[in-house]
Amino acid sequence: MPFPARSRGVIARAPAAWLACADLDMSEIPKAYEPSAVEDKWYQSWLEQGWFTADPSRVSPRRSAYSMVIPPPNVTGVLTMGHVLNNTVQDVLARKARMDGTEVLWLPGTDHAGIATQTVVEKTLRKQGLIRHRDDLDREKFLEHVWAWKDKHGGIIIQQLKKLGCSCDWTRERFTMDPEYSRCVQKVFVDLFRKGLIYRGRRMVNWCPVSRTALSDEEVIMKEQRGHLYYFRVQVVEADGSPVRVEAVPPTAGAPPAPVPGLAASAVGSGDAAPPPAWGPESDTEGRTWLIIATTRPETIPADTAVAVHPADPRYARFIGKFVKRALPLEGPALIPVIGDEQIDRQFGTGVLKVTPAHDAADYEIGLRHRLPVIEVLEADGTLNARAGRDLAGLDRMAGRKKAAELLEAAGTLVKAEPYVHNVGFSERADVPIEPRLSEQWFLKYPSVEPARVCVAAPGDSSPNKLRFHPDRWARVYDHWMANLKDWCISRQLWWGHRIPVWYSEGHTKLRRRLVITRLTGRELPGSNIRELRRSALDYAVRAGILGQDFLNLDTGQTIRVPKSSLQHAFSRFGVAHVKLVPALPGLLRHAVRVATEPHQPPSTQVKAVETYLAALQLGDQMFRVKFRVKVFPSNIRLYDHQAVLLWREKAIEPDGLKSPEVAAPGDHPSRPASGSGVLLADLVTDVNHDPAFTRCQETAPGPEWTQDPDVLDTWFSSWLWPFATMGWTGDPARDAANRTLQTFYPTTDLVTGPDIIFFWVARMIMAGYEFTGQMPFRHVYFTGIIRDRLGRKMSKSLGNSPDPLELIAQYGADALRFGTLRSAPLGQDVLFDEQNVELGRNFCNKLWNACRFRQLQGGAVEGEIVPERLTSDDRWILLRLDQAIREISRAFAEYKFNEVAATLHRFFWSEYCDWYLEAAKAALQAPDPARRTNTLAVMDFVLNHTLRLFHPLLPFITEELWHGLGYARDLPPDQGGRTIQFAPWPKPLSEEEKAWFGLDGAVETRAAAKYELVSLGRNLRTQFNLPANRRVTFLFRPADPLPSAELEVLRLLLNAEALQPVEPAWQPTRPMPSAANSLGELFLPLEGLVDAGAERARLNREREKVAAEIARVRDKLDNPTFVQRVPPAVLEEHQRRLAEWQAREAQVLQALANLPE
RNA sequence: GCGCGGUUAGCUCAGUGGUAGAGCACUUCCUUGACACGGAAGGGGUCAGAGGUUCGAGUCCUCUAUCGCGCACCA
Repeated sequence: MPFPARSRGVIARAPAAWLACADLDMSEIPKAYEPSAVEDKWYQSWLEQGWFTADPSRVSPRRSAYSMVIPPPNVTGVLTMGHVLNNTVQDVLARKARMDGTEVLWLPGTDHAGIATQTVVEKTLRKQGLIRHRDDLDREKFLEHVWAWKDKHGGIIIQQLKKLGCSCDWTRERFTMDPEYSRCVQKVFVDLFRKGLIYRGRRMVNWCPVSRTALSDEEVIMKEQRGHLYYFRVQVVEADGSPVRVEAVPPTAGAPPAPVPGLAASAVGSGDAAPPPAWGPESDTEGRTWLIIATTRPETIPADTAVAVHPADPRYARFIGKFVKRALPLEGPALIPVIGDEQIDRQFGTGVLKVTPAHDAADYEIGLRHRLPVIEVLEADGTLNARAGRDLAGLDRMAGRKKAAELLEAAGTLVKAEPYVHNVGFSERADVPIEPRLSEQWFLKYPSVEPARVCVAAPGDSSPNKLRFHPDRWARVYDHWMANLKDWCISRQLWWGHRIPVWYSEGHTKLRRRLVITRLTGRELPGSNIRELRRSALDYAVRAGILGQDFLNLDTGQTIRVPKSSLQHAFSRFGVAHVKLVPALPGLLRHAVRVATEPHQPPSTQVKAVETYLAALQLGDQMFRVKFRVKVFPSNIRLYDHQAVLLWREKAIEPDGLKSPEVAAPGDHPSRPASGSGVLLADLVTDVNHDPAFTRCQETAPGPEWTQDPDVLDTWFSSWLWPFATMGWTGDPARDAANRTLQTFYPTTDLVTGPDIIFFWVARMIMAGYEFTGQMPFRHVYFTGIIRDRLGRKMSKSLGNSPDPLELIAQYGADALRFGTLRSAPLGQDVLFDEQNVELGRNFCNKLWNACRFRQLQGGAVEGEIVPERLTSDDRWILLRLDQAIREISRAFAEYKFNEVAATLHRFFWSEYCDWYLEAAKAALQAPDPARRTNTLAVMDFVLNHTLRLFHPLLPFITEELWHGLGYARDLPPDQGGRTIQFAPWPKPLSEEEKAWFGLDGAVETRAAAKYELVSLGRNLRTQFNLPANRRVTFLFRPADPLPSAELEVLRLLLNAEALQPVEPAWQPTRPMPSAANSLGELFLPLEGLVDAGAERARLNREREKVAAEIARVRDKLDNPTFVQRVPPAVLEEHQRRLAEWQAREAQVLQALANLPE
């Protein structure tokens, strides 16, 4: 009967080539595995053979594609334990996929990491004394240094990944600043700009004073900081500066009597356990009134432009409309208003808030609501400027804070300073507090939000076509973030990165003058309907001297006339709301800057030229650029013409705080003819950033007179394209359709990354995937844990708690590091790294090495086929355990539970194969019968062959070495493991047919288990009676059923017994003799000399108690009628079986007790 | 404040309603022909607490305590 053919080249016989290997001099095989030479040798060989290189042409309906893109490490970074975990998982997936017979692309590369890299290079240059700040060099010079740095340090991490064994397709390695990649980034920017999703605006952003750049919200991490809460007082005054008298402050019900400042202790740092005072307005002996304000940032007092209280706060409401004397700067006391705002928390501090619109996001919004001026006292580098006053100017903000408190104390206005713990936003990279700062930045409204939001399977949702997170609970985090998206600040004030592909014409930079308009009131524009209002507006224009008047433009010295027809058009269709620009017109005409002079389109003899002007205009709370044109006639008369392009909807003009403007649809950009109908003056309000006459967003420079935006893009703005940009995506449908890599391997199968970049990277990649390729970029996202040290701290260079993975590899081997890391990294839990895990990995590799070495040492003439008739019970048992291990490991792989894979392999190989099978097999190997020996070696080869394959994804190096060393490669087809274990098919569980062929059934398992249990019991007897392990002993064995001699020999060997002497079933010990029994039979340990019968009785009684307790437990359940009725039959049977077993054991123990003499 | 995760052996952690597990550490014995990076035996548990569902709960539900993380934040 032939051995059933196993699909895909699983061998069941020892390779014929075995003999060739057996020629090896045994002494040459080292006792301990020495990884370093093995690892380098094989990695080099793998690279030379090109086995990591993906070939789209090998993909077919029968051979599917598997792909991953590496999370690109910082190009100048070095390998951390986080990388080790992350890339080991990916390599395991890639190698498993190769063994599964798929065409694998694992696409590697590096990230330019804007801020991180630039900071490092700056620091280095400073250390070398070449610069003090990057501005000491010009952009090009600085970038030369960065590229030099990149060439020197870039790629180190790639070499390190190779050390780890990563099977990336290095022929496809990418860098985010590669020319092709940069083109993708530019193209995407231009595309989003044209879609109206990218805009520029002056907003409150997170500013890093060290890196001197804006950051996105995601790059700010809140940290608890110990600081002080400073209480200081300000005097309440009328608008003319006269004090608000004490009489104006009646005692408030419920409030304690206001402390008199002269008596109040001014105690800096007094944070004792005194109960918090109930705060309220104070009055002093001279009848003046004071408010007390609590702040953590006294250095920003000079930037305060109001003091705010809750309008319904009985303590303070009466002061709304009054003023206070700002405490700082000392030399320039100013009056700032007391305002009422519902957002004030009456409970917090004193209930009085200082409002600093320039340096606090919340205050900025209050400032918008109350139209407060903005005073900036902090510079980009975090130092205080002249507006902070002479005492603070030039100080760093932290020093300024201390100084400001001292100034207040010296002035007698500091009430107290108490220790205070609060959350402060820190720059992730520079690890310094960020500064909220108003600045002009580029923002992106996220694209394809909806498809990206719904494509991710919610926890528990198993719909087949969705993108799945592992573990799925991260979907909730993702969903929450996606539902609360805020526009992404994508510009960085750096040099290292993708420069923003926007160019400005000269006019853009010329624009400096600012106009402030006043609004017309109903008195000036009376009217009860549009028609009346329009007439009033025209009348107003006449009265105000706008119509028909000449205005001198200060920029050109030319006069510009406003013809009546122009304004008539303006008022022809629209309501009064738009007339508000009318009074600004004279100013516009005077202060506008001419930015272009062009011929009239279409060419006209009547118009010599058309001049384009720009002016800055503050309207309400926002700054706009106003563009208008002036026609120059042959007579050199210049006539105002109000043609403009409408870009923003009306509501965009409303001060909307930090919300991004609604962008007009393309259809709303009418190219209206000059002097055409339907143009209104408000249309003139435009943003030059979106006017193609002055701003061009395109991939290449429009011309020499254009200057490019100096900023670069956030690094993540390139990373979010990684899955397809690395595959050569161009955005050109025809070219992309011809791109075989892209068509074959995109979307990718798995993404492996840490949950800490779920917002930075994963979410954005999903949106970019949908926006630019129309599909999700990956099917599965596996989130690793975060590696922490033994104390649970995140690993970091500054803490010095991050071991160097390369040192670990040198010391223990790459396989050991991989195994140890995986074994301690359960799905979705953080990993507390402990070097002992790596040691465990090394020990394990050594065990594997030696188990194979043992097989090698047996050598000799080996006949390949397993003969089922000759299989021992141990052989059958280990085949069943192997089958079980294959099932468990395959399932764990499918569930991304790599720690279970490692644990199962560990258990199977160490506890089952080595501890039991291998020891038992020694009996057969020492047997005189060569056929028995041969068959056992065939089983060992079968199991080892499968085992090495199961281990390969985790331990690539040692398995390849052993695969060849044991000769398993020789007999196989080249692409099925013949040249490398990498392509050996992944083991399949045994089929029913195969199990029948080998004679494997449940009885085999229970019988073997009983045998090993009896051995344990026997060994236990040895120990109990203090027989040293090297003492040769003889056991007597009374089998329950007769055992073949081969089995007895196995038992003897496992018991480490000199002899195992069978006795008749009726035999009884004639003297006290320790014994142990189970279903297989009873072991007796005949000791020379007397055994203490009392001691043996005591031992047996302990055993009996234990057994009795077990019996009671099971019986309790079985005696419960509802249990018997309701429990599933299988469980009931299990309990009954268990009861029978324990009862049998009890009987044996009782018998043994009875055999003891009194 | 909201959300998520954790709490199981001395430590680090698995655990899928049905006999509480692993590695390390610990105790004792052993260098026996693969391995001392090893082998054998052993000790060690109120599964954070309370309540509930169930024949049965470490596992499911509710609450509490506690630790960690994320989001949002008050000056």
